[in-house]
Amino acid sequence: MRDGPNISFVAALIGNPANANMLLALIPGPALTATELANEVGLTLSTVSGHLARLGEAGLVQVSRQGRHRYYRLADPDVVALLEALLPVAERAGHRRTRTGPRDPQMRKARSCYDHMAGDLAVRMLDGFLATGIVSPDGEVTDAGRKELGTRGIDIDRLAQEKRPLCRFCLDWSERRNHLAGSLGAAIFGHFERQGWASRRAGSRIVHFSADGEAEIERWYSRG
Amino acid sequence: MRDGPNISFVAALIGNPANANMLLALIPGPALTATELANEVGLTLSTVSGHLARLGEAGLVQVSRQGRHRYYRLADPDVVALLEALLPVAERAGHRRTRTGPRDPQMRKARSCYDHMAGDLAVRMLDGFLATGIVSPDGEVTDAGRKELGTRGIDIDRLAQEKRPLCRFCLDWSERRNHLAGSLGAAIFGHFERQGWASRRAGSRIVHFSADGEAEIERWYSRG
DNA sequence: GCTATGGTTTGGCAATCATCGAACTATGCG
DNA sequence: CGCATAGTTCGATGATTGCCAAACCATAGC
Repeated sequence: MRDGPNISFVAALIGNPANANMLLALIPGPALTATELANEVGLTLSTVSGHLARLGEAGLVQVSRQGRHRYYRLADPDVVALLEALLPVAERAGHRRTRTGPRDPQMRKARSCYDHMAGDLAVRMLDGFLATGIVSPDGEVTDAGRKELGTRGIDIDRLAQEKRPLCRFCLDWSERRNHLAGSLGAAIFGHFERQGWASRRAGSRIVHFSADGEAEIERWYSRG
Repeated sequence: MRDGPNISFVAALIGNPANANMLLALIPGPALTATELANEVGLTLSTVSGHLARLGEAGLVQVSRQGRHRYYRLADPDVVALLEALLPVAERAGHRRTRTGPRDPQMRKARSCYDHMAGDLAVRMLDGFLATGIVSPDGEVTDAGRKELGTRGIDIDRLAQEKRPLCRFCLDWSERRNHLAGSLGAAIFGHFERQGWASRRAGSRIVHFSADGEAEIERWYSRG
């Protein structure tokens, strides 16, 4: 008995694999309907409906009604931060969700991973960031990196305001090495898409790069 | 079905109230024995022993054997960060663990809250930090604050290296207003204790201040 | 109005799991 | 060696809860 918020209540909700998968599916940002989430986790609509009601009551997701649809999204940045804090701990716990690496060469090269990029290209980018000192090995953005990324249109100071961690490493499924996650990873991916360098089709995690887009990106991390 | 670590496995462990309380009890740092933890959560030794085994297997806690005792501690800073990320979300979820505010005036004035300080004095300190711009309302340490705290022996750059959040707000049990948590909150509390300004007796959460200690602390946040 | 679709609620079954006491192992002390 | 303390393992039990199907409510389109 002691004071403080009841963290086990929240943790128990995420402890249900169905809930965990739904929450992870919501990290990228776009709100999803109950049926979409049911498909995502492979359960009946009635089951996920009950779960979503409890997640809403607990303040983990928010609902917005539009016609006969109900769109669910993560309630706020604290929830994103919580989910991202779970990842590295779960990573070390071992128990990965079963699945071997992707065979599709396009998937191996570049794909989305929640709201950031994964695959060979993403791993190379983090390598480059580490080599040029934009990011330090312990996961901090250096002053030089702050300046360098600023000239490219990534405002680190603004990103650091967000409550979720700025810079996180995320073990790459196919490469078995780290790529960049956190709000910085998300911002870079978003920037690439807005510039038209990267694009993805609905329903697929494959990320396509335009020819000059790929060349442009390489400049981000290939110079001293 | 998607790749990524199995977060629900870890979350389910914390979802057990007994486990959650044990983990929270370990945040302050000192390792505890299985019997101490059993007393903390009010369960039999056999029950917590089973739980601790699973927490250990999942990499949430570490054990060190010394004679016939087994000392349990949190495995690494990622776990601390995870627990601290849970707090604000659980806070908003409402469901607080039952207990009304403390009546003891000494408890209301200053007490420990995990590894940082709570109570009237702690709330006033955060108010002061916000008023003098040492900390911004959205939970960032300002450049001025970095310098100011540096002159007082708190190395923000070093603290920022830690994986757990530097600066977090934590709702005060008795005051119903925020006080300072995160690695900064912990560092400041540790500093006060090392300077001999604050002290606490074993088994009690009350924090005693020496007369000149209290005066000294006030200087931390009462000037422009 | 009728019908199709999206979503919630209810009832019940099955499986899980937290808990305990009791038996057991290991360490320390004399 | 004998005894006490710290901790683990095991089996049984009771409660929780995840899940589904079926019935029900709500919206959209005709």
